[in-house]
Amino acid sequence: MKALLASLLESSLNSLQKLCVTQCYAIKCGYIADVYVSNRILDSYSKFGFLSHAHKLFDEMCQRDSVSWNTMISGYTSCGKLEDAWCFFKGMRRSGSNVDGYSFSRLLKGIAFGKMFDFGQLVHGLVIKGGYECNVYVGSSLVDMYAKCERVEDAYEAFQDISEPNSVSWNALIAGFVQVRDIEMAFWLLSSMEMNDAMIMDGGSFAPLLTLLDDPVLCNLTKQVHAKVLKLGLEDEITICNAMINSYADCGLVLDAKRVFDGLGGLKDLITWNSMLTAFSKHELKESAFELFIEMQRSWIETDVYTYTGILSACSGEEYQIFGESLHGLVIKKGLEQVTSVSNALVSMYIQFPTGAMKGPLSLFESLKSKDLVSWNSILTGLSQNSFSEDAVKFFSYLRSSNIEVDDYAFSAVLRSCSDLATLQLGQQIHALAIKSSFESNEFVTSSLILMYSKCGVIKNARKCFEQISSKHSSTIAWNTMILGYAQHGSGQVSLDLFSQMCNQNVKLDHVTFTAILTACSHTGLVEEGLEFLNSMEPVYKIQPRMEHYAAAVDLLGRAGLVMKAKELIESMPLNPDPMVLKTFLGACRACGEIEMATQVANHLLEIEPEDHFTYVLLSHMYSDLKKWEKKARVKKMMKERGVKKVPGWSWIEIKNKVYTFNAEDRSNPLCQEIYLMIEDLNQEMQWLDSDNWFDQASLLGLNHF
DNA sequence: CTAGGGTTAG
Repeated sequence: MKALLASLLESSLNSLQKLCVTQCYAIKCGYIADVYVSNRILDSYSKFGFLSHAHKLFDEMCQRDSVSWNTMISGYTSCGKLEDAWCFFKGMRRSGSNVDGYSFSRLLKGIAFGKMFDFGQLVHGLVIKGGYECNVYVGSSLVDMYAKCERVEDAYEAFQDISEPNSVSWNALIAGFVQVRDIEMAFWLLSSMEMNDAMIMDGGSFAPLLTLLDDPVLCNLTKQVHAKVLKLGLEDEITICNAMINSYADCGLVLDAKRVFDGLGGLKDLITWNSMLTAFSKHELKESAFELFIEMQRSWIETDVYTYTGILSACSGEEYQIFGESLHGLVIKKGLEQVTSVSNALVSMYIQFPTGAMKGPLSLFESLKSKDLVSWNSILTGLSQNSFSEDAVKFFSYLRSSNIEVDDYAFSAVLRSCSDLATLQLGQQIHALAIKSSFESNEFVTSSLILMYSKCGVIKNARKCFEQISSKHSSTIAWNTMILGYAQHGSGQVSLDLFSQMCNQNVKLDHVTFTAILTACSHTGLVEEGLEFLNSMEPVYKIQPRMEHYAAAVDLLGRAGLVMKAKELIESMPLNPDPMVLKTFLGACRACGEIEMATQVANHLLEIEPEDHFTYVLLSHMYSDLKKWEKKARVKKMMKERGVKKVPGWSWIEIKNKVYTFNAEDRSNPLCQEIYLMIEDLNQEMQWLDSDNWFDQASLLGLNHF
């Protein structure tokens, strides 16, 4: 009989047909009355998710034992239908079949998956009533359930109730503390487990723990765990290796990640490949990511949604646009375009291409049937990043009016648009909303708030937001934004003070910190200090200077009139100066009246960036200053021939919910006479200030640090 | 027929 069933189950028919045939055969031969036979068919139905068939068979069975009931409970919990599972659980008790350890562990697994803490407590009560709390299977399920609900104390109590906990119980408990990011407790449990000779440690003990080691400051810990893993001979445990690849990558040690990857040889599974792929993508090692992706194709490694989200996130920047588009084709071919995560990855890829229009991303987004929070936020971020600021604000209010969840990402993005719009009232309204939704202390939201208030000229409020951050030692971006805010307000000394506080409090510095601090020096004329910062970046702070740092330093020297020093700096740069550096230098040449050098640099710039209006406009102004009208006319003509247009600068001010825009010499406003009179008054006042010495100026402006 | 563990997009 067993042989018959086995051969039927192995037939070449697809599984549902196979099971139906098996069932018919069993009925025909009268085997169906055998509980063992029925249970086996029942189990197959529920394993493949054919629950209506299972249910029907269950109803038709003339005899049911606890295995039959438990099978039904498993079937329903494993597809998330907890209510149905619960009905069977209750039915089981009513029918006189005793619920047992199997029933509880299955039910609890479903509860853990759904993180239904209250339900879990109720079942825990029943477990105690039935006397199962010391059963290692039930107990471990309880630990897991509380762990998944992030109730680690309850998990710990449940763990202590188990009479003889095994490694699964330990692992479930460790995973619980990992889930709430309690590194210390997780490590303490791991070492307690290690001291317990009866416990065999495996992937389940180490892999979850490694997911916590995701920051460069923890890289030594990662290495130590790696050493321990080798010592225990667990280097072939695939889950550990996969987690290790991710840890090393998140700690910034991609090469170590690659070493683990290579060390696996033929033991690699799909998660291994995906993890390595994502590691390369995260570190902008696009070529390596593509090589790996192609190797996967060549070696006939199956690909899945993770593979595509991984490789799609490697496609940033102009030169990868063509690859990104090809991958989009592949995604369509594989039928993955409607998978939310893949579509989200496509959207975020498209929004950062230099041709950054929102048309493509928006149509992708609109055709996506199941949108999640990331989908909405990606579009919002896209609008914000591509300077569609008004649309970003509109989109944000649409989200709110449609009752779509608005989270910290959304707040951060829309506040950035408020900064770009420099509309204080709107920014304040959104600030109020952020407070109401308790996102105001989030690092990213706070930074956007600081930026918004700085841009709107209310540096005091920016400072207030900054002061309210709970864990200042870990929020580099908030410090950077605050330093930059003061720098742009001309309070360079405050920026420098913040910088030393940052160092004293061991806040992590990054390349943006130095851009901010160099800007501060340049806006305050602190030449020596600025150069000192630039020169110490690499040797002292271990941060490689980037193009923007050199640009800032050139600006610093240019503003101080040290154009030759700026030239020397550019010549000594280890990188080839990019257009930004050259444009800054050009500005410095003009300001210092270095016509020859300006002309040279300008000619070079006109060659490499003929479409940018900056160089033409600057040359034109310079020739005006020098009254060289012919040369000015030549520049204007060149612009016209090449179709380059000057982008006029606009200013705007928000008064009582209305935004007034104007540009230079604008007389279109009906109140323009009054406005110009006021400007004259202000000018006079400024001249009066100018006649005093600068100490008095500083004190009038409230800059007491001078 | 029971329990734990590794990869994704903003």
